[in-house]
Amino acid sequence: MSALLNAPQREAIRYLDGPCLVLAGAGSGKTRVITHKIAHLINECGISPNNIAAITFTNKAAKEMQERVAHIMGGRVPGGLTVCTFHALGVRIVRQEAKHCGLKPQFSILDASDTVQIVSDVAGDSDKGIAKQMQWQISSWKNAMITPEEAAQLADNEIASVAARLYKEYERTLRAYQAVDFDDLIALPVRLFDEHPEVRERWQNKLRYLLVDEYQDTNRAQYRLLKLLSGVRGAFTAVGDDDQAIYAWRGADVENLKLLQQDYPKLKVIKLEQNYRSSRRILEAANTVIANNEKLFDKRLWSEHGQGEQIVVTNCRDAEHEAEWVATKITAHKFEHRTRFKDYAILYRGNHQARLIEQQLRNHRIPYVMSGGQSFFDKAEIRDLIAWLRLLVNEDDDLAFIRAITTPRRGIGAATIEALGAYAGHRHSSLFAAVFEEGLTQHLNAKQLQGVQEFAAYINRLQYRAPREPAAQLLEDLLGAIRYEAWLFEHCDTREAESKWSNVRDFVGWLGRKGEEDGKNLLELTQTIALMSMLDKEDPDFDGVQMATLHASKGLEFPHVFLVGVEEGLLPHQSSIDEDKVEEERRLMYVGITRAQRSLNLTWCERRKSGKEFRTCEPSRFIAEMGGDIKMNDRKTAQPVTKEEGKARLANLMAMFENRDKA
DNA sequence: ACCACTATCATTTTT
DNA sequence: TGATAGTGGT
Repeated sequence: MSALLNAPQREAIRYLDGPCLVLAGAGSGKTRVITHKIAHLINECGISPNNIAAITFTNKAAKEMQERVAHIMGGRVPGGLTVCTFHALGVRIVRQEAKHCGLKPQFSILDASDTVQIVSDVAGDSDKGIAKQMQWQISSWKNAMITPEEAAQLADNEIASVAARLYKEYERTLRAYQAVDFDDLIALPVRLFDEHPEVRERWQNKLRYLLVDEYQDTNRAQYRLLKLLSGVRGAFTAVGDDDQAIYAWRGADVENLKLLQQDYPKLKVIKLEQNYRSSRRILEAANTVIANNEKLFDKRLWSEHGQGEQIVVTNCRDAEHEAEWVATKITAHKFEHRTRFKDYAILYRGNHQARLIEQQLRNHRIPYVMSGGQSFFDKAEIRDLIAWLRLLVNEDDDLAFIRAITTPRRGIGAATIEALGAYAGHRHSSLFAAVFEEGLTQHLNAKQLQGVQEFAAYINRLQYRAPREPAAQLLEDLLGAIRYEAWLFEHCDTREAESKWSNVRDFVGWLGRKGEEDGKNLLELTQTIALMSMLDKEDPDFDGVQMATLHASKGLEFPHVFLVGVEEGLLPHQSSIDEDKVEEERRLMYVGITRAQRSLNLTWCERRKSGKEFRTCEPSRFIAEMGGDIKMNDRKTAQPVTKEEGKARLANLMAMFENRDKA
């Protein structure tokens, strides 16, 4: 085992005398360190798996971690070991300590669209853009652990104080629904541990050693949760790379790295600088680019690999040509090098850039897969069913109630729900509970009343069965009872209905498997679903070029990488330039470069359509920052259309070479 | 006045 | 691709 590890990796694994920060450069084997450290703790130190938790940010990372732990631990994840996301850990804590959080254990977990919906309801404003903005603001407050009261105090303008009032209402609504949002899954445990030392100690005792992946992505609330969980012992290993911090806009705070040093003066910092991924030329370019950033910790990647191919920068006339060039190049390169399509990745700054590339790949008959994509659980038909499950588990969940009672339509419309809602508001009860109140007869007509009561009675019957039957069985019966398939085919055209129904079948199958494999009951399944974004059905056998945004590419690697749209205004994005946020853009560039193992191709466009006009573009400053060992590939076939354009192009080119020489 | 359809235009996204 | 703004028809 130790032969597979280099000296700093071994040191990071064996160091147990206190808090440990592993600065793991791109491709330096950080997952290897975490997984081997888990094995070390269990095998060599006799620590029970029950007392170890490895925390990641994404489900995908958690899954990969589990697989790799299983791999080195003889094929199985040791029983009792926790390997999950921050939020999954949050769910576990809140569920177990529900009463301390003012919730019942069957609380609902709201997704992004639910929360926007609530904000919009609370604001009494149907403008979705406004609601989104407000929700964003509320979420950042919660991530920074700022209460509604504090937000109101801090508000220094009209808009902020309106938002603070909304925030308060929003929180009240969530509690009334017995619901939490994603941010609560971190914030509630933090508050809980702050206010209940005895509960905190219980959890500190349970999770005696913590390992945190992608530490640079933690926000304030997550930092406090870690600190509270690890206590004064500081028994944790945080693994991260400040050079790959690209989520500041979402609340991640690299300051947390500094804070770690402040809060734990005895913090052991270990750097992993040997890269196992890329050729030396690629690493050199990455190092040179990132050296332009103000550094928190100095780090320089090196590799035992060879020089490798030269990095190629190609200028294209416009985005169409760029896409076409990439497609052509991939075809030729694949033919020459007898590679597979899946050895290639095309990376870009913004999603909209993908469109033209997709088109060209199709033209060239190149198969591809796009990362990102819509979430399976976000599809309308799946959300319909989830609403039913949520309502079954938590009858106070009014959002689920409304969605379930209106799908399929059963003659209950806006008017009925409004009347019911008014009455429930008056009685301070949930919609579901209001149905059973005597006084409701005054507010609904006979037909409305009958519909509502029938619905509630059916929910009651299902609730009775829920603890006794598997979730999939329940859902199966439910589908029959509400005649969901028939409803789909009545409301959509056949193609659409078929695809929706097939999704429903997939969902039922998934629920059945999950229920059996993990032995989860309906409550746990429902709460798990809320935290799942994608049903990873990506099959590894498919041979396609990988397309991804730079953000989505973090953590991946490819033999051959094409990075497109490397222009001023796009790769350092214009708004980032305006707001003085170029360093984060540079880290994005760094992430892009370091995805490549063997070859790296950059392209930029001399003009790009913005509106109906073409805008002249300059190559990104990051190209000049990569140093001189780069091949400039002037694309001769790109003929300028006018003299002015020709001149502009030449000037750009010269400026580019000048910049390069300076650097 | 309202609704539906079309044209236009992009930061980055997980839980 | 997907959201939104603007236009045209009822």
